[in-house]
Amino acid sequence: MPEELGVAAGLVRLTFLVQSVYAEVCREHGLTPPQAQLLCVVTDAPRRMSDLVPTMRLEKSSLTGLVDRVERKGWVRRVASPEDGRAVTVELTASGRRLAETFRAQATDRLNEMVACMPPDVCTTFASIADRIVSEHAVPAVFPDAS
Amino acid sequence: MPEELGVAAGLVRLTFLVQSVYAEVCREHGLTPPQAQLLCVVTDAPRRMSDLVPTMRLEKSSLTGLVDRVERKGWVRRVASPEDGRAVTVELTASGRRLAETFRAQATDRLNEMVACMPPDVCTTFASIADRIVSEHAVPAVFPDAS
DNA sequence: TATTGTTATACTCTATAACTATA
DNA sequence: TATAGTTATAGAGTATAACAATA
Repeated sequence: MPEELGVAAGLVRLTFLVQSVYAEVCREHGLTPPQAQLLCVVTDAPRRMSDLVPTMRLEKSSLTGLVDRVERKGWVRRVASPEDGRAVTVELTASGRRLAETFRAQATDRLNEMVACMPPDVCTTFASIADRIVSEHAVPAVFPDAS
Repeated sequence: MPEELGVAAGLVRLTFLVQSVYAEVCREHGLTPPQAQLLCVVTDAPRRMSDLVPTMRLEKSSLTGLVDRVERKGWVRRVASPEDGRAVTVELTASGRRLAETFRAQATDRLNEMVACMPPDVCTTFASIADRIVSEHAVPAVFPDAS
């Protein structure tokens, strides 16, 4: 009988909470979570489909559909690779970049509010441990830092 | 230029990692994440549909479909409430209980391994902070502790 | 009338398998 | 042959709106 949640239960519940906040911000911007993630991943630089597959951990056909829907919304565009005739690169459009930026800013605000119930030093400790876990497991940059 | 991830980015990436591990364990048991969550929520006691709606943060029609699929697999059963002729209670079957227990145990192991790269005292600190955030936000028990 | 739950419908997300085009 | 990407198909998950039954 744990006086306090174990690590596993704490992680699952924390994940549930973060997902809820993330999904809510997505909805406010007319995005679904996978769509938002795609925009975030492509924010820094255009990426090949074959590169996005391992990053987003999707099958290539799933990615095709996701990019289709996001492209139809006008937020990304497919560009043929000049080096490899088979390859396709996905890049943000201007409106996609604006959306990605406001989404990122608002999601960051909400998540910061979420942990604001704790003193700043506890937040810092928490962030550094989370960072350590993430680094240890080569988690892709599915959410960009403010630049 | 952050020397280290901000809290928000760390949380999103940590969530991505936990989801990956959780989803993988689900697959190994023939479950989807929402199905596993339903089993976990119903583990402690039978629950009404109307009670599961806020707990799982789904619309009632979404819950109807989820319970349909899990019931078809033979893991839960619907029971009419004796007190209220409109109400339906969802409870685990025997095989559902076995599945929920092995799922919970394995997911716990995997998540513990995930953080085992850190010294035990750091894990403990991390767990207690996660617990604090979760408590502050009334996150439902979507994952049970070992009993 | 209000609440509980289901049905109808539409769309997103995902995977597997088969296919096309290029390397 | 191998790789990059799409298409076809099927099923899960979700929401909105309309509905039936009970309170």
